[in-house]
Amino acid sequence: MSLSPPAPSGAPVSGLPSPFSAPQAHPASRLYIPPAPHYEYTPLFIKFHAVYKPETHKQTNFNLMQTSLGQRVRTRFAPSPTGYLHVGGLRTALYNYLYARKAGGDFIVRIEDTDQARKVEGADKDLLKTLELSGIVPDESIEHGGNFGPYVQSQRLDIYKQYCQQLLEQNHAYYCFATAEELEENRQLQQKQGMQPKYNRKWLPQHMGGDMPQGEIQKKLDEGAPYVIRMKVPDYISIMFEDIVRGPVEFDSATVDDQVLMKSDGFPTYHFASVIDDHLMEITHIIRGEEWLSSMPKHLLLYEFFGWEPPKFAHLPLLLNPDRSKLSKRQGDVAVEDFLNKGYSSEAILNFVALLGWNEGEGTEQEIYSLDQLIEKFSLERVGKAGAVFNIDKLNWIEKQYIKDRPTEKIISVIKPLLQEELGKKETEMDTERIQSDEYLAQVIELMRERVNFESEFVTFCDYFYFDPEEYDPAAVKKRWKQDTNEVLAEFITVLEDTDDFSADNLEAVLKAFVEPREKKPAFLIHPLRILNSGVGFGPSLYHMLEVLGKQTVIRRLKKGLERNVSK
RNA sequence: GGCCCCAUCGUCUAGCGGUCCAGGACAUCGCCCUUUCACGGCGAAGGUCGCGGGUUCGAAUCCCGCUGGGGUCACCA
Repeated sequence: MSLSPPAPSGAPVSGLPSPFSAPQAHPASRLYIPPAPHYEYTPLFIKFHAVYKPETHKQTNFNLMQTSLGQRVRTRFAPSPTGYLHVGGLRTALYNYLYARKAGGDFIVRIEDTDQARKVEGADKDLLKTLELSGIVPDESIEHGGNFGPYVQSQRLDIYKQYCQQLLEQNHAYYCFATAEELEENRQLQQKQGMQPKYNRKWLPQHMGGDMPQGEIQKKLDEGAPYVIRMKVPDYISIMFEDIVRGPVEFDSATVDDQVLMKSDGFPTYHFASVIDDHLMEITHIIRGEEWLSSMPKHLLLYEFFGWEPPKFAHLPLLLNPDRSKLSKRQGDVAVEDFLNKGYSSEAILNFVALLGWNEGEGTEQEIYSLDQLIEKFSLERVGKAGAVFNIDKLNWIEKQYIKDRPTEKIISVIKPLLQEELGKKETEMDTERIQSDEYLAQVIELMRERVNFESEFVTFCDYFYFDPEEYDPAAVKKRWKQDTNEVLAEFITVLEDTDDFSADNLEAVLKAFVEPREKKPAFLIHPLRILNSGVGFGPSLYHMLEVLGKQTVIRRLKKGLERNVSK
């Protein structure tokens, strides 16, 4: 199988030193021949713009937030409707949102549905819904309207066609009739040779420096053969730009493939559509994941072709799995919906995700931020460069912090429906009206606030406030039951029956007064009382728990427990 | 493999040439509070600042190289 090395290249066909037009040594395929060592390298050909100079970097945010035209700041989140909202996507959306809000600008959500095959019906609306549930509300979107619509790319096809035509006319783009098989074959051949897979420019027309005669192209066009349109990436120029989080980044155009702009189904590719839309929608700052960094040269080139001023770019570090690979579904939940369904609150999720890659810096010890505080304090210069592992423990802790401070009424409104659902599942011997009252729930909440991980646990984890226990934790029973426990307990029940004041203070006094002459410690009764009333060996202050449950319930549960003879 | 990005306790991070033999948070462990659990308080353990060279009177901080990790190389986004 050997492919001869490239023949010593003769003089360039045209004035352009294009290696692509070098004579081919082997007929098997028209491979991309690596450039001769003496190619002409033109650094800084593209005049891209330094957004800020190192000196101004340290200055106020305000400078950074001004675009060079002093326009209104507009950011965008551009998901493709292929499924759920990813936590990484949520963070990207959040940073865009925070940045726009802080600058008093607009935050736009645009649906990038140029891949008809991967499109999932309804995913666009779901994405938006989850975003809003998380607390991020766009100013413009398919649902919110705006003056820059439509906000779905599939409804902007005419626009892309028009701009593509322009590129064709300006010789920045060309038709390509290569088949998928052909491309694949070429790719594999190149890979086998250890080369970067790249389109071989077979269909690059002669007048653009290639060697396909215009007649051939016209013939195919007349036949109605399927085609794509590719951009012609200039040879050997240096493309550089200043990334807000990463600083200067430079690419050599020789490593950039002739990107497909329009697919054979008439849809644009992401690269083409997003550049046009970002420009038309007057997006001033593109804040997106680092996975887009390597397509910067393509995008920048397009701005250059059109003569548009590019927006500022900020490429965010990736969110990582515990093994430090890009956060993926395989290693746990990644859908925002899943977290919401598990009971995490939107505030906690947002708070957590905001801190993954951003911090206020310099001596701050704050970990809990409201959305408003984030808006006030956020800045892109304080976004880190390194990827961050998604650490669920920290999220759990943040969630708890929020539960501690959440107003009782707010919690009640959430748990009431949950409670009703539980009550529908099984019978309770308690007064259903009472246990559903706000007053009762408020008491439960105060007792359990610091012991619960999620709001939903005010019902599930605290079920003994609504149902008599059916089982008693054997380990707890074993630990707390002594020889004469049942006996003493039986006696104490009769005391309780004569007690009308079931306030925590009084119960404590009663129990102490009962226990003292019998030469027992309070704990002798406290633990069994807890177990018979809750089924478990842990929980809130016993006296307060009994107070909330009420005399009737407590006595019923104690008698039941004695009958069941739990220690046996 | 080519190109690009990144690199401070297990994890998230502070640190932008001296005040750092590196500070905080989560997780872990211990003590205190306490009838239990949780909360809270106090404390411990945990980093040769990936490695090697420079620059400098002085480097986690600047430069170069290496190593490691990640991303990307589609008519997917």
